[in-house]
Amino acid sequence: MTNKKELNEMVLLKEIEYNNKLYHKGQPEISDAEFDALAKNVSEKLSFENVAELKNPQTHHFPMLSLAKAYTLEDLTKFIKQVKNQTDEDIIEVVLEPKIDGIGLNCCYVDGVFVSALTRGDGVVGENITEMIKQCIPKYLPLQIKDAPGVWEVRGEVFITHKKFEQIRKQESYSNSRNTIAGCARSPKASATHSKQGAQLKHASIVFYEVLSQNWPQGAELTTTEKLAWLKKNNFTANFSHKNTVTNAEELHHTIQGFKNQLKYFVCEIENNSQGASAHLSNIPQDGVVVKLNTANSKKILGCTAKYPKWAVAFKWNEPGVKTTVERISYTIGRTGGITPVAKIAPVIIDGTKINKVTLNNLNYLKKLDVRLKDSVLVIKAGQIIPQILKVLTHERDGSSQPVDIQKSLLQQNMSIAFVNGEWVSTDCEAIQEQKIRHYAKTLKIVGLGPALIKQLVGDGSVTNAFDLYNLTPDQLVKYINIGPKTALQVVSNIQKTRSCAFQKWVVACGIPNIGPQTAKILTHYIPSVEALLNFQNQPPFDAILGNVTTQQLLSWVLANQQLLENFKHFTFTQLDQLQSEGSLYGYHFVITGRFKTLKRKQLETQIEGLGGTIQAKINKKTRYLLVGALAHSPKASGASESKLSRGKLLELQILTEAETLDFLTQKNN
DNA sequence: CGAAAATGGATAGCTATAGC
DNA sequence: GCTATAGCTATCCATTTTCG
Repeated sequence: MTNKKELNEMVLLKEIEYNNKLYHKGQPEISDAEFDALAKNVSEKLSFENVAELKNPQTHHFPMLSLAKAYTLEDLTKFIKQVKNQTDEDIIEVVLEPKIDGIGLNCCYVDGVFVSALTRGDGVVGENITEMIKQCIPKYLPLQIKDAPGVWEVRGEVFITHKKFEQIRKQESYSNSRNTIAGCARSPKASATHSKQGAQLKHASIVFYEVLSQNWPQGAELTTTEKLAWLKKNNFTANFSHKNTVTNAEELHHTIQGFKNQLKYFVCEIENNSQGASAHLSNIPQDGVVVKLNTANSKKILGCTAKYPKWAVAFKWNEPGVKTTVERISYTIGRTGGITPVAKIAPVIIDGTKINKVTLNNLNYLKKLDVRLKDSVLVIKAGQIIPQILKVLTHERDGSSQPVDIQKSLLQQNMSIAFVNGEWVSTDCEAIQEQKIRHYAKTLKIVGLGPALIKQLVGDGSVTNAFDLYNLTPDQLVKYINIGPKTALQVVSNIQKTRSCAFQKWVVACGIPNIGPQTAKILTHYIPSVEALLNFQNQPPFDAILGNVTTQQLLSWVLANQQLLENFKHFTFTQLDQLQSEGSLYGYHFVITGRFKTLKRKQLETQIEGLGGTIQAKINKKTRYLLVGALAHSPKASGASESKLSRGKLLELQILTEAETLDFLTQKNN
């Protein structure tokens, strides 16, 4: 998988290309110095690789998907359950193959004649590396296949054996064999017979595992084992395989373990039939086992998601994650009184950042994960940012280990709690009040009113609800720690400004359960004022619009906050412009990722919404445009989100860089 | 005037609720 | 069953203001 840094650099490249074009047209948008700074951020190596990628893109005839990954028995259980659900089969035929760690290769044949070899690329478009493969490792590549009318694709993995990699490593410093292969195969120099890359590529081998076609001789697709046999018959080196039948996940897990233990004894004919040389499988880089269903019919029924075939899973030997221990479990309180457990772990460094705490989401999650004090755990950074416990290493526990007694644990930390509707909630009014004010300040963007000040204000009783904020004076505020005269004035001024904010935003700021920006938009359409909200109990039933639960929660919130609402009655809230449907972007959905150079994210959102467009937090099928800011947040962390970029690419969204976005908005404004 | 503190913004994933 | 919204979480860094 491409890492985040690389993706970010790819976006930078696009920016550079764009600015380069403008420069040659004589209409540069940025100064030469800025352009140089931009270019400096892209490593030489990457820009080189990307230029190479842009030179020979080619579309696969059948999408080249990646595989869903599994690490545990539980993961396998999910897989088996899905298979059983959809196929109605109790006895499942599976085929196991070593998961070779190299680069995917897709060889295309037309009417039985070899035409091209592509890398996997993003699964839809790969890079044409036909010449490199033909010149450097032709012995693995049959130039003809029999009885194959039309388009056929044969797929395999290009890799270097451990032994050969050690030899190469003596001369050149490559970090691992997979990257070596990827780098050499894509290098434009590889085709020159005497180049360094070409020489190294000659050490590579290929093992094949798949053949695809729409013109099967008997009209029906072959089974997995038949495909492997077909490959052999047509002089491809087929992957080593083992067929078995299983009835449940435990049996599959057992089969996999057996397969793993046996692997070192097996020999694979990697030097192709003509030479007869072979290698122990243990000499081939591999990181797991691929489990495939055997029958073509089952595969057809299960089909594929956008990312993976549902009829296969890659069981990996090594789980990702860094091992550490749980030192303490503490709790935070939300504005609804909800309790979130947090695990304090022995600090570990992942991707260059130090991780101290990991969220456990909620009390049920804590119970289900059954993480205990002193437990060894595997920690990862989800999306390379948010720490997450991937797995508890239960086998490393000693006999004294006990599950966390949630009630006892909460009381030990002096928390006031109550058991409501089957779960523990906080009854700590001050803590909840603090969170409510924080939410209010954050939603209305009251600059200067942050957590530290709020804690003090709530702590000494100066503020018990949102309305109290409006009675604060600068003189009063300077008494608090870290508040000087300047801040005091700003905070008070910023609070007062919100007297005339959009009513819709204010409703969100109130923190009514389940009412966020979207729901508030709908609600305020029917209830456009504080007075209307006060009279809410007299309104026609809202169940159909907001749902039963939300309506009930709204009703009890209104009843519990009569006085607060009375106080706000005389504020002059404004209504958001209702005429957005006339805007030129009406009906289009946008997702923004990364940081923009020329304008704040908020400003960009406002502009798009002003033109009638809709801003979404995450990509879904309504999304039309993905706007990518390339400006890094810091040298270490990049700007754009990897998941958004890859998903955006997969769904074929319009992906616009900052410069393209600005262009686009200018056009739409006219 | 330099150090310290506070704040804001970006990011993914989990769970519950709701709607189709 | 799938998709979306809401409401939580931790960490990083840049920016701004206050402290000493």
